[in-house]
Amino acid sequence: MEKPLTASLRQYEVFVAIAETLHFGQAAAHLGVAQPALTQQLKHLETAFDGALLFDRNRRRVTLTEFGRALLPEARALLQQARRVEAVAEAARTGQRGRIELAYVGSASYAGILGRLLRELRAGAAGVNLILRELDMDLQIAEIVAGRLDAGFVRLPLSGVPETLLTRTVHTEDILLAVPPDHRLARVPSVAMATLREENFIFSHLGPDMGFAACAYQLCADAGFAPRVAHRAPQFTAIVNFVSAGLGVAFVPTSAARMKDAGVSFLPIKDAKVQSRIGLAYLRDPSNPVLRRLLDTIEPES
Amino acid sequence: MEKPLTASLRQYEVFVAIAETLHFGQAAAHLGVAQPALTQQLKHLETAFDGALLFDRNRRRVTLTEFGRALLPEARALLQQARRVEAVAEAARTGQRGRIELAYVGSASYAGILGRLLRELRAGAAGVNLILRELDMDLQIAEIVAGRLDAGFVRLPLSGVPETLLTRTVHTEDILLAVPPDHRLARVPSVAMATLREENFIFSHLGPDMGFAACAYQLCADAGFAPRVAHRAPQFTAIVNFVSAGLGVAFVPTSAARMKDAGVSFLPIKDAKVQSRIGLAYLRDPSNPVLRRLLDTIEPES
DNA sequence: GTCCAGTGATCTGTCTTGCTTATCACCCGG
DNA sequence: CCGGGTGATAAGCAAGACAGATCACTGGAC
Repeated sequence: MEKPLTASLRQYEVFVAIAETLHFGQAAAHLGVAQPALTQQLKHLETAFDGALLFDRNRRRVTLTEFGRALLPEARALLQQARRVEAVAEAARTGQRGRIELAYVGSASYAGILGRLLRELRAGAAGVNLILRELDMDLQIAEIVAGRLDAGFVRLPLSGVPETLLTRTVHTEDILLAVPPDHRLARVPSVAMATLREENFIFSHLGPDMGFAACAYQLCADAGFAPRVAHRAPQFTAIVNFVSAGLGVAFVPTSAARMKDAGVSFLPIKDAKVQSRIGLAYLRDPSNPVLRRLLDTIEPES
Repeated sequence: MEKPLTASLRQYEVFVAIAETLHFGQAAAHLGVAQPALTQQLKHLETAFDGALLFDRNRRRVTLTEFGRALLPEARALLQQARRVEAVAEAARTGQRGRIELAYVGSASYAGILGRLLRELRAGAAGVNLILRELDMDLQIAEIVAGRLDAGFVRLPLSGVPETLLTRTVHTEDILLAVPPDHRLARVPSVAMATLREENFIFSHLGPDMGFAACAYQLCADAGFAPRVAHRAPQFTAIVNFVSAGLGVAFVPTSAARMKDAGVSFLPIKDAKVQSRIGLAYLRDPSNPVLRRLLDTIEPES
């Protein structure tokens, strides 16, 4: 057990104020209190130091003693640190400083949204310690619910998640149809959903009610058919590879169309009524101020 | 006017104690208070930060919030600085830290006493800022009385100085007689005062009642004669030079006999009853703790 | 489910602290 | 010698800190 501290911040504050003006009355005005308070506080401080005087008070002139002179820089440093703590507290409270742990699904990294958002997050908040990692959607949800992850970027929608898990859309993009080089649609400028009824589709592994797959199924449902799923693959890179190999066609988000892979064509869909949305998933009433600040930089939607 | 500090050291102390144990009861025991006090103080601290919580208290487990985690290192630094201030205060109070301004007469530097005393002063007190300069005795006294000098090494005795000026002997040495090479006494091993009645003497500038000159006059008076002063010189180096030139003989302290100058002989005086003393002169009840500490290292004499 | 041990929050009364106002004591310049 | 300026002192009051007792909630044992 360390020995208890014997003097208070207030006492050092008084000491430094008097040392700066060498005048009790002016120092009192500066601190916004009456003069007797200073006499008392200073006396308390001196008592804390075994009665060693900090000032020579000659009734007419106040001067620092050698003891006071030795103490002054340390006392100043203490006050400065005290102010610093409060400044840091303010920054931490408003999320301009602190730590946040985020994750993102692989396909979110194509969209360029990550860089933009995180740049915004750090704008004027250099003290933010950001831990970012790629993680699949289902694992993200588990980590967030368990409190081990602050938030994650996922493909919406979610389903079967606790009510306390909220999402907010941060990016929306069109869905394209990826077709192999030798496919009958490879050269057309765009395609209508109705013409795809008989195609073999490559879908992601995720179930039909979550993420990008849910949008893809919705597209087909809107067109009045259920897609024939010929293959499944975990990521869009794999899906596009499969398409390139001629195993079928696939829906992909616009951002995934950057991979001009072995002659795969990416066709706009004329009558698509749904888009793919990337959202940030997080627990309701987040306590992490950095996360709150991040949410504030996003328009409050969904 | 800086904005006032909103939180006290005590509150940070409580915060850090709880953060270290993550247990209110144990932290309270550690601080030597009852548990409710911690709840209160912590709440006050949180209120000071706009109500932002520092801990999640789940009744069963106490964990730092992200806000608390961000604040903890700064709060620790603050407490460390507070402890440092008190340590510095203790060191300054006991004279192990601080500033002291000393002076010495030229002849004190021969005696080697300066180095020894000041080495003792700095032993275990590396924080002492020592300002040292050579200064004539009369100027030293003026500076000390005016409060511009803490203390000075002079040749005793003093006279005609304020009662508040005290001295303490730090070194005592025999007085020798310096004689020119071609003097009738140049070859004798020692000399008796009675044989010097008719000599021409070289004395220092200072009056007959202060410093080394007072001792020299006393020697002669003890032998029953008043010295015939042929010349005066300000320092012992000059006096020995005069002796070397054959202008007369002179009394010098042993330490000044180091200058084996052009064949001057330094003879012990058989029946000398006085010695020359170097003393530290200072104002009574010194407020400078470093000076007090210096005085403590000297046996309280004179 | 029921109970129990553990733990933080709350309540209350007491003592301490910090501040204010009023006044005193002292120094110094005219 | 007197008056302005300044720090110290005194008294009173409001706020704060703390102890002790108690409450309220959690989570594990069975």
